[in-house]
Amino acid sequence: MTLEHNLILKHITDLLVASIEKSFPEAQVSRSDIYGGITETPNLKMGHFAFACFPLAKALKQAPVQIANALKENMDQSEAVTEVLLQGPYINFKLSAKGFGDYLLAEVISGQFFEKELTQEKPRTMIEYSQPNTHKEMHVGHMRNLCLGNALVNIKKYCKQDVIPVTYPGDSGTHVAKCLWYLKFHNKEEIPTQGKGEWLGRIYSTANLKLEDELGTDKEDENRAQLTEILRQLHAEEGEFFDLWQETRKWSLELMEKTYDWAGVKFDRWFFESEMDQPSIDICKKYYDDGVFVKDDGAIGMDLKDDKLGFCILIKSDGTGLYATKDVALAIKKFEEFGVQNNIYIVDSRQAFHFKQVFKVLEKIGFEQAKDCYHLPYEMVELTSGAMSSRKGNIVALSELVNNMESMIVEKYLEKYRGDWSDEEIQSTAHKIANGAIKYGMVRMDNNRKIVFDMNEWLKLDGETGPYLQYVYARINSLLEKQGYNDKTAVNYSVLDSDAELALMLKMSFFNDVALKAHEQNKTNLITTYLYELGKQFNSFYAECPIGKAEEEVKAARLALSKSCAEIINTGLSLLGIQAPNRM
RNA sequence: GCACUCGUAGCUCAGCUGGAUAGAGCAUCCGCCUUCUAAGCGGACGGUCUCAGGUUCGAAUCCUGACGAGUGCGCCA
Repeated sequence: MTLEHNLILKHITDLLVASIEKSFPEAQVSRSDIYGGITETPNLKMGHFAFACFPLAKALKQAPVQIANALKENMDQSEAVTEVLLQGPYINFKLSAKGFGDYLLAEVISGQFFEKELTQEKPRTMIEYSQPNTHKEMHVGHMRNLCLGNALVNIKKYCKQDVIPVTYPGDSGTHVAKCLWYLKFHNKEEIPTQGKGEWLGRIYSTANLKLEDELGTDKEDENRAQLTEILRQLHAEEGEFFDLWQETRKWSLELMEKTYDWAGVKFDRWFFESEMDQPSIDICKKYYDDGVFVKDDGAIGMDLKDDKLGFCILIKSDGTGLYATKDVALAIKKFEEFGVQNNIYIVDSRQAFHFKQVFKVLEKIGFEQAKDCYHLPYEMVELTSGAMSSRKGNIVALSELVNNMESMIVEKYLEKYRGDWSDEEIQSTAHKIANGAIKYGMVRMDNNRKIVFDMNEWLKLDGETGPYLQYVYARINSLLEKQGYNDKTAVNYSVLDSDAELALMLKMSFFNDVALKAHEQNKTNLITTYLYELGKQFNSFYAECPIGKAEEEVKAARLALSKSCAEIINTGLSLLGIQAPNRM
């Protein structure tokens, strides 16, 4: 059942329902349809909130326009509603400033607005995101996954969902072997004391290029033999390469920790590919012995051709497992270890087929929760020159983007505060702004739209960006301070009745509805679009409505309105994992 | 070949569980700092929503087909 958390919509629903009961006593109309049917009008001149009568036409057996007329006719008076306007089949409500004040601003100021129960459903949900490989360098492509996952976790938690964020680093496999191979047999560089993870990532790239270069030469056989031996040792968990793996793996994990720190991301559990290797093979062997899996062309797997998913190989001819093998085992482990009811994977859209296979295999082996596994796909980040590949080395490292952006921000915007602000504040502010620009940029687009990364474009910080919103927040802070905002001052909200003020409150009133929708649809861009519109609305208000010069009563109300707006922007940005600096 | 995704203004994108005149940003042009941060505000310019059918009182939105772009389809992860 829909929870009527929005007091304004609830009030309008009350009015509509009462009128329906009066106008059509015999009608059966569900209250939640009314509540859910109230929207923003396309244009302020038409009113603030709109209710379209089309859906009622069938139940009431009348034309929408007639229904609208009848409902308006029998509508009760309300202090919160100044006007009920008819526009054909639409009933539009104009809210009074007092209505907005009582039903919205009071709650925002008290903080209650952000503590609401938005939905009844609260399944324990595991969200797996960020599956970086060790021994490779993280690049801007990984940031989309990280920002998207983090934002969705925050949004769901805001909606009071029981979320368990987990990461699944790839710390085993051939890419590791290649890296160790180069390190042992060909590396001439000294291992740095700082930035070992980054350095290792570059070694991996070099290794790959060398191996590819030597394909078809007399070195090929020797290389392959060496790689096989490395993989054997890693599998057997013994020998010098196993030791080298343990040491180098740490370097990469330290880098990951650093990256997650930078992003402000925390995971409740780190699942490692290496911990799934052997158990996953054991599980699959058991299903083979039981006759559930079959052997085909030397490999063991499951025939999914009836489901148009081909044949899913789970144990290779050489007895080792694959990506799918580990994912089958990991899915079971997730439900067992955490008792989750939902299992979401945030992985790029190229893996869609893989997950269809894995979920189908789980279903066919009788794992009931297979139906609760869900792959959330997103499109890749590419460079203007094409797809990024750490294998080929054509990447934009995260550190490169961050450094460029932070120094640009200091140079262009913050240098003027040097001396006035501490160096630490300048640095931390630059960090927050760069962080905000990157995160906002990564989550503002629809998940299945490709992002083409262009450094110059990302360094422009105007228009619809994170910093635009951070700026709004900083400006409000400065305003509140200079004009002496005090949350204990009694406020008469009814003076906030100019178009700019009403429009701003109207926009603000939808925050929780947008957050809930973003959670239900897993769409972070609903939040960015909303916040940007809110920010613009505030800037219009800021330009049109003077505060310092206004008379006391108006000033107090406008300050309260500004404060409320800042709270919503700050909370909204926090859902995206973005911190708003107090000044900038 | 089959499957999935995308195709909206010069460029980058919202809008897509059908509904009120298709919205932003960037770029271009014109205004606004002796008044609360100009990373800002206001305005102008700019669109046969790829095309063709269909469903409907009503389609950018749903269905079918075509065209164009991307991705994936048994021993990589």
